[in-house]
Amino acid sequence: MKRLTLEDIAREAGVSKQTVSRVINHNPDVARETRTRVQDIINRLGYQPNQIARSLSAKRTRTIAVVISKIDQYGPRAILLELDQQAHAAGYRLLPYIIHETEPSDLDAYLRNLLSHQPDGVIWAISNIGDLLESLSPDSSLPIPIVATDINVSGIQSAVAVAHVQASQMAVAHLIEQGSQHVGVITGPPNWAVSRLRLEGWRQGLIEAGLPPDDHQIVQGDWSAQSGYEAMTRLLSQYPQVDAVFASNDQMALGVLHLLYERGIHVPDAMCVAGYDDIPEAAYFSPGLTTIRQPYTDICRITVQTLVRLIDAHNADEPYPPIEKSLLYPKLIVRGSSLRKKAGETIKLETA
Amino acid sequence: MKRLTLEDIAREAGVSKQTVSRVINHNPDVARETRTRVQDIINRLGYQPNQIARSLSAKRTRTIAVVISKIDQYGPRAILLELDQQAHAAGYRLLPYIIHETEPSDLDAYLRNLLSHQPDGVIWAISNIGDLLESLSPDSSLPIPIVATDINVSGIQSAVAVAHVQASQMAVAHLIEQGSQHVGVITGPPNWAVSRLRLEGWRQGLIEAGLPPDDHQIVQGDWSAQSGYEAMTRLLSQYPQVDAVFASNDQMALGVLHLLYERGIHVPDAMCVAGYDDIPEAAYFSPGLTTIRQPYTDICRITVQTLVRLIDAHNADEPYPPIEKSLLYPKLIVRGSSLRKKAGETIKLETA
DNA sequence: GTGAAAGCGCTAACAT
DNA sequence: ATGTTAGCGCTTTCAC
Repeated sequence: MKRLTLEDIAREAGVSKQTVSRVINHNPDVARETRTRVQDIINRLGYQPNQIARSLSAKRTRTIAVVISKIDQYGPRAILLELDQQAHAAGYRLLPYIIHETEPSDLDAYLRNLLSHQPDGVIWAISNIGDLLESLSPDSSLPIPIVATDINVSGIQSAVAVAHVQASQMAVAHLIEQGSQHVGVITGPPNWAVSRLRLEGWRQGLIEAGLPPDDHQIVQGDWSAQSGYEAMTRLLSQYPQVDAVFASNDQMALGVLHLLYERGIHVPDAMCVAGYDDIPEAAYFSPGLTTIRQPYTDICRITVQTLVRLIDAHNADEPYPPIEKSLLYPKLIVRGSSLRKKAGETIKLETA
Repeated sequence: MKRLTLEDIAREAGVSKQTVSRVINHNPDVARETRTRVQDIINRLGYQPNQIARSLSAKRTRTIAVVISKIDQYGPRAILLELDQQAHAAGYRLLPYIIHETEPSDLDAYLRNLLSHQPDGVIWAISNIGDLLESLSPDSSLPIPIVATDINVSGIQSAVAVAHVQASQMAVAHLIEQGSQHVGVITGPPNWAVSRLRLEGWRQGLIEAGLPPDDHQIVQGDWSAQSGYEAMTRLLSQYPQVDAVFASNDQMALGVLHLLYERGIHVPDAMCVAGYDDIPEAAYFSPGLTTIRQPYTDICRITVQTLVRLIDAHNADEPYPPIEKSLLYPKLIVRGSSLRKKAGETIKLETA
C-alpha cells in the first residue's frame, strides 16, 4: 500500500500541488469550487499530509518537548496528562522526555538531542535536576522558547508560581489548631525544589504558632510509601513526643498511616497526619487523608498558553513578550486523618 | 543563533556533505584520518543532525507510536514507562497517543493522523477500545507493523499473553483457602478486556471450589477507589453473607478497605480482601493488600523486541517473521488483608 | 575513499 | 485564483 502524496491528490483533481497545499492549510486564496473539489478527493482517498515533510519545509513541527521525571509520582504524571490535553487544545503535540534515572550524565548533550527533533518550544517540568541547568554555558542558550511549570529554575522563566510555602504552612497551622503540639515533618529528597519549599512552610507554620522548629523533628523520605513508613519509624524514635506529622506527599503519608496502623497508634486521636497532593486515592486511605490539593489544570493551562505565545512571537520574529507570573494557591482538604473528635479532651492552642 | 547543518561541518572540515553524513552514520567507507578530523569538529561545535530532515530523507523516523489510555491508571502508566525504557534501549523514541476520552469518535481518522507522523511501528497498548478496531476496513490495513501489548484485539497480533484468568482464579482460591465461603467480586468496566478475564477467573475459582457463582455476588466499578467504595456498599446490601472480596484492581480494593474501616468491619477476620496489580502503595494499605503482581517489564520487553524485529523485516522488504507468543504468569502476593490469624474458629458471616 | 547529483514531500516566494 | 520555481537538511544512488 503506497502512501498518498500531495502530487497524487493534485493529479486526481487536475490542479497543481500548490493548490492542494493551499486547501490543506486553509489558505483563503482558493476558489470555492476548487476547494470543495479538492477537499472531496482528499476525504475520499483519506489523504493525510506527511508531517515530517511539512515540518522540514515549514520549519516548524507543532511539537512541544516536555522534560519530566518518571511519571510514577503523582505530580509529574498529573502534569504530563494536563499538558498533553492543553497542548492538543492549542494544536500542538507533546514530545515527552522522561528522565528515568536521577540525572542525565551530560545535560548539554541531552538538550542537543532534544533540540535535534526540532520542537517549537520546550516545557521544563522537572524540578530535581534544575541545578544542572546552570552547567549550560550561557551563550548556548536555546534557539527556541522555553518555560518551566511551577518551578524556579535558574535561567528558565516560569509563568506560574504555586504558593507551596503558604500551603504547607496552612496545613501545619491546621494540625496545631487540632491540638497538636509536636509536629514532625517528612521531607522529600532535598534536590527537589518542592521539597525545600514544603519544609520551609512547615518551619514557618511552627514559628507562627510560637513553637520553635528543631532538626530532630525532621526526617527525609524519597516520595515513596515505603520511605514514608521508614521515615516515620525513625521519627518516632528520635522524637517520641510527636503527635502530628506533615508528610510532603500523599504516598509517604500512606506509609505513615500504615506504620501507625501496625503499632496501634490511633489516627487522629494519638497522631494527626497530613499529606500533600490530594491524589485521587487520598480520600480512601483509612482514615481519609488531610492534604493539599494543587491546581494542576491551571498550572498547565497557563504554562502552555504562555509558551504558545512565545512560539508565535518567535515565528513572527518579534521580541518575546514579557512573562507575567500568576500566583496560584493550593487548597487545604481536611479529612479524618487530622480531625480530632470535638468531644475529646484534646488541647487546643489557638483557633483560626 | 543559527543552527548548524551538515554543510557547515563539511565546509569547516574541507570535505563534502556526504563524507560528514557517512561519519555520522558510521559508514565504514571513510578514511580513519578523515573520520577523526570530522568527528572532532562535530564534537567541538556540538553539531546534531536535524532529525526531521534525516527522517524525510531516510524514510524512517526511529519512532514508535503507542496508543494508550489515560495514565492515571497504574497499568497503562507502568506499561508506558516500561515501553519508554525498552524503546530507548532499542534506539527508538516513543510517540505516545494518550486517549483522554473513552473513545475517539473516528478511529480511522485518528489512526491516519497517527500515521501522518510516520512512525516506524505502532504498539497498541489500550484494551478498552479494541472493538472499535474492527471498524477499520480490512483492506486499509496499516502500512507499518503493529503489535499489541498483552491484549487480544481482533486484527492485531500480540507477542505476549498474560494468564489473567489463572491469576484471578489463584487469588480466589487463596481467599477460599483462608476460610472464606462467600466471595464477592468487583469488576472493572466490561468494555475492558482485562475486566472480563478477571471476572472469569473469579468464576472459575468458585466453581473449582464447588461454590456455584451467582450474579448477585458481582458488582461493577470503574477502576477508581471511589467506585470500589460504592461497589462494596452495594455488594454488602445485595449479598450480606459476603466474607471475602476480589477487586479487579488495587485502587478499587482501597475503596473497599475504606468502607470496611468506616463500618468497623475487621479485615481480614470478618472480610478478606484481594486486589490486582500490586501497585507500589498496596503493601502500605491498612492492612497491606493481598494482590496479583503483573510482569510489566517482561510484557514490554518482549513487545518492543518483537516490534523492532517486524520493523527490521519491513525495512528490508522481507516478509514479517511469525510472532511467537509468550505466556506470562502473574504472581500472587499475600499480605495482611487476606491472612486470617487462625484457620477454623473465626468465620464470621456478617456484620453490616 | 570521496564527491556530485537527485530527490524525500512539502511550503514559500514569486510569478501569471 | 492558480501555477512555477526553489529550496528545507538530509540520505541515496552512482560516478570517479
